[in-house]
Amino acid sequence: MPRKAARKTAGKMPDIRTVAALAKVSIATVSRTINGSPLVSDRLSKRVWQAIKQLNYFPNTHARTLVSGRSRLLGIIVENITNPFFPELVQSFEEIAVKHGYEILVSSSNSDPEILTSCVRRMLERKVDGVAVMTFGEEETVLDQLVHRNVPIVLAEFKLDDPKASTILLDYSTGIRAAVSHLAGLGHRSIAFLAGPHHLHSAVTRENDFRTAMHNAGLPLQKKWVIECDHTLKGGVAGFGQLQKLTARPTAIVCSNDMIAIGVLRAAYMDGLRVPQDLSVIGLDDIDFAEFTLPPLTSIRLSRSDLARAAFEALRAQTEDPGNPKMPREFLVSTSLVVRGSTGAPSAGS
Amino acid sequence: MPRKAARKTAGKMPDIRTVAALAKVSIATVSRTINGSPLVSDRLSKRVWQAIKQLNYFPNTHARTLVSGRSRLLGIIVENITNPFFPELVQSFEEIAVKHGYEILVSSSNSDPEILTSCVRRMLERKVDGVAVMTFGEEETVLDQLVHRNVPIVLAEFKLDDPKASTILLDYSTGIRAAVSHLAGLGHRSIAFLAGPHHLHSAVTRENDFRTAMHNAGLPLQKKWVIECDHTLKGGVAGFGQLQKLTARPTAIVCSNDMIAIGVLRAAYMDGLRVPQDLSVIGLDDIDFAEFTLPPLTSIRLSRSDLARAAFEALRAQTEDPGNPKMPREFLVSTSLVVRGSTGAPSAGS
DNA sequence: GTGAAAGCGCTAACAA
DNA sequence: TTGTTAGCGCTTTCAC
Repeated sequence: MPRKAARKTAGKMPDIRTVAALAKVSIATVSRTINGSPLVSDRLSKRVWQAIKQLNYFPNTHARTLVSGRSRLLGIIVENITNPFFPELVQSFEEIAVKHGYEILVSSSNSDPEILTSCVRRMLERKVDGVAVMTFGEEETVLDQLVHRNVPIVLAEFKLDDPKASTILLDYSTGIRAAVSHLAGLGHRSIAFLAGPHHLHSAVTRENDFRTAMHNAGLPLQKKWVIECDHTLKGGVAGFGQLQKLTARPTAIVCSNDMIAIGVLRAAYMDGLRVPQDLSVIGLDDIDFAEFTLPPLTSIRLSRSDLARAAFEALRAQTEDPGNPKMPREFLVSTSLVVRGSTGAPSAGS
Repeated sequence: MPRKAARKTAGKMPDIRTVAALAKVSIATVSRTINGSPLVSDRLSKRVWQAIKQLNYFPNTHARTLVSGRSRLLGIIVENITNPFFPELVQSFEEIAVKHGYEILVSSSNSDPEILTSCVRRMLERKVDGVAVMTFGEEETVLDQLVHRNVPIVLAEFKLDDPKASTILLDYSTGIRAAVSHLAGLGHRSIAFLAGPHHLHSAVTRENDFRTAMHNAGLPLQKKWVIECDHTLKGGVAGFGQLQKLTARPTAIVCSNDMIAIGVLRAAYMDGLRVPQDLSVIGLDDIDFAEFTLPPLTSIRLSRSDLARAAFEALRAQTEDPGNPKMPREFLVSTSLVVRGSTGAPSAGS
């Protein structure tokens, strides 16, 4: 009996039967007590809790999941964990989830559809109760698997035509409009935009919102001043490099995210440009780091906690009240401008 | 029959029986096939795999865990996910784990023993096969729970007297010694140290290693030049502030981690000090960001992937070959200096 | 080689 | 109110 022996040496691991025996009740009563069923008398409930304490017992979640069909596990898939935006988002999401008795499974897709597929599959294997796909609009086709398996899902900026899927809409335009008028008010007329990769839905939206904002502000926008780059520090360095090759250069740059903006700050410094005197820079996300760049970065804030909360609520709505057709299927998260030191009036020479 | 009905509407979710039926074999054969048992004939194996593909079936991990006692889940507890060092570590750990068929559960303790306790408990509930405690030497008492439950555990810089526990030793001294001689070579004699909080074992070790390095280099160390601060950007700002209040100021600062160093960079800039002309700064960790600070940060590199790999191997050794007394119980991860732009010769006036 | 059957620890009918 | 019992989906003896 190798198994028995192993368990014997392991010693503890009390199970529901151990508790029942100690409390002198049936295992059903133990189960009811733990799950807060109102049908248990105070007398027995007390005995059970005491036994639980005494044994330092806790239920086996796998057994629970197996019989109840619910794992109290939530998946969250982010694009790239090395962008500080995402850890911050994950942390918020975890906090909320744990507070509600859920555990989370985190994966990053690294913008690779194959990795995304494997993440989804692994989450399905673990029987997650729902998945938040925070990849901001890339390769959502893989998600068919989730939808087919009837798992609640919430996407950032991407609509899936399925009753189990909800969407978080990001209102970038408010923040971007504020950024453009902030710059315009400072006297800038030549503003460039370092866009994110076009395969990202969010990057395209941000770019379009920028174009609209410029248009509405009556500001001309040169074709060459909109450059596609990666949402990374290196992307920012590269994008800035391209801008510098131009003969007509902008006096301000709005970036599709903070990482690009920080890359620009770095590259501008290397080129001997002073920010904000020679060049104003605005990021988007307002990651914690933005406050500590040199100079502190003016940024369009996208609240991680708002986003995390929306994602959790969306999932919970689908999970805990499934089939309710009046469940909200769309959530909105807004943006706003945070002005710091990286923006200022353009110098006379510009 | 509410449950039946629910399953009916859910539609799919083929189980091992479905596969067995389609392949016209017993469920035992399906199980064997999936688990790569050599006792299955090619003929049947082929039939089974085909049925699996056709149904897009995959096993229920909870059922597997319940019967086998192994969850293929690994926990990792970090101190603070907003320090970029940790996401980078987690990512490495996840990569390795997933490659070996494990999933990971992440939690941050935020240096709060209560949170740590709840993390440990939740991980125990999920029946993790092992836990990597990457909090670098704080409040390890809570971990008794893990040890008592006989769960393999690996700690950074903390030894637990238990056969299930292993330790990763960090060799800071190599890197710190290199940092000090780098500065000495540049002509610095007045070097300060912004230490981490003393409740962290790692912070104390780093500080001691610094003292030793200074001593060995024949450099005097003023009492007031060693200041305890948080391992955060704000901590760095505050620590620098204290240093500035002194009449005798150092020409170089070595910091207990990169976050402190980046805070110093920021505060120095605000005070009008130029780095490295007026002040040299060295960090520790070498987070990805270090390359992109202004100026780029000279830092003592602590490889996340080395650390992650050591942690995984330690856990795996305990998990997959338990009871083997010759299993290595200690792992060593080293550090090295990466020189960038934040260090230079002190200016004449200093 | 293959299959039948006994649980893993728990929840939820159903009985009492 | 409480207890008894039938599984949840799988692995793993044990027979064949």
